[in-house]
Amino acid sequence: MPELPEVETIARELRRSVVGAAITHAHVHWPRSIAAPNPWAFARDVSGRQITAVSRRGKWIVVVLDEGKTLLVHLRMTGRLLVTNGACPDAGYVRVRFLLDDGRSICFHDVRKFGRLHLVDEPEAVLGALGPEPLASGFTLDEFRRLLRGRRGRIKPLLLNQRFVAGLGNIYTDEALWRARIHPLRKANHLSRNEITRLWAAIRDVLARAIESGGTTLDDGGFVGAGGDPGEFAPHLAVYGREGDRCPACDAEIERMVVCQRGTHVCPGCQEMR
DNA sequence: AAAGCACCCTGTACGC
DNA sequence: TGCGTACAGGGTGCTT
Repeated sequence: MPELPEVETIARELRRSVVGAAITHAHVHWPRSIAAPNPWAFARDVSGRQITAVSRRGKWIVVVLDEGKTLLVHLRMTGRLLVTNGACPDAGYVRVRFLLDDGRSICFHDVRKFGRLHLVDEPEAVLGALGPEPLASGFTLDEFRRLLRGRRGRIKPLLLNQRFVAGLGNIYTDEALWRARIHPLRKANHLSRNEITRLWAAIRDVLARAIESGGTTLDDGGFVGAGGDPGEFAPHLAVYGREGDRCPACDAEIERMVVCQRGTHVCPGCQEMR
């Protein structure tokens, strides 16, 4: 489940290792992984393009190519982008493979086939609907307060909404709410000024620290970076996947509930519903 | 505006 | 051992 920190980790690794290389060929092994244009045109149009930059927007990896083309990759649940020299590991799960002019490959590896690749001229057509980047300097406390105003829904689904804020997924939403001591079912517009301040700081802090740790790799081994290495943030998770464990802050037993069809982890001691 | 659900997928965990 | 079933989850699209 790559979220903002995992996608950022991959983008940084790609930036360091493949900017300047050219894509000589693309093999599409699972056509439905290609969202646009059609798989045949995708393979044709991406071939011969040089990689000029790699960045991230929300959970999207943005690969800027020459001649005005941009490759957008969303990893969804199980997607990986692996830079390899020679054969791709677990080749049976490689849905798209890009051959580079230096002999290496970028393998799009995706067990559950939910990930999608777009080759576009106008990335904003895809990325434009995303909410603000939570780590950008423009995402101030005032801005967060303004965004919450008038939102009458519950806070967890709102944080998961990519149009509200870009990049939060199930793991970091649960962690941020725990750090801010806010129950996931609280109404967004009923949060106090102090709670909003805590939540804003918690979101930015947990994301920044997870990036420093190279992301979260759970016991299932889902996430790995472009070099195949797992992230180191899992030991720092306080509630996510820790049902039955003790809260690091108050020693209460972590509970699991379901909110908007998502497994949700809360400390009953720290996160009261009120 | 918000909430609920089906869908897309497959590995894993479970009950029998 | 082996089968069937439930479950996990990000995002989209539809309905209520």
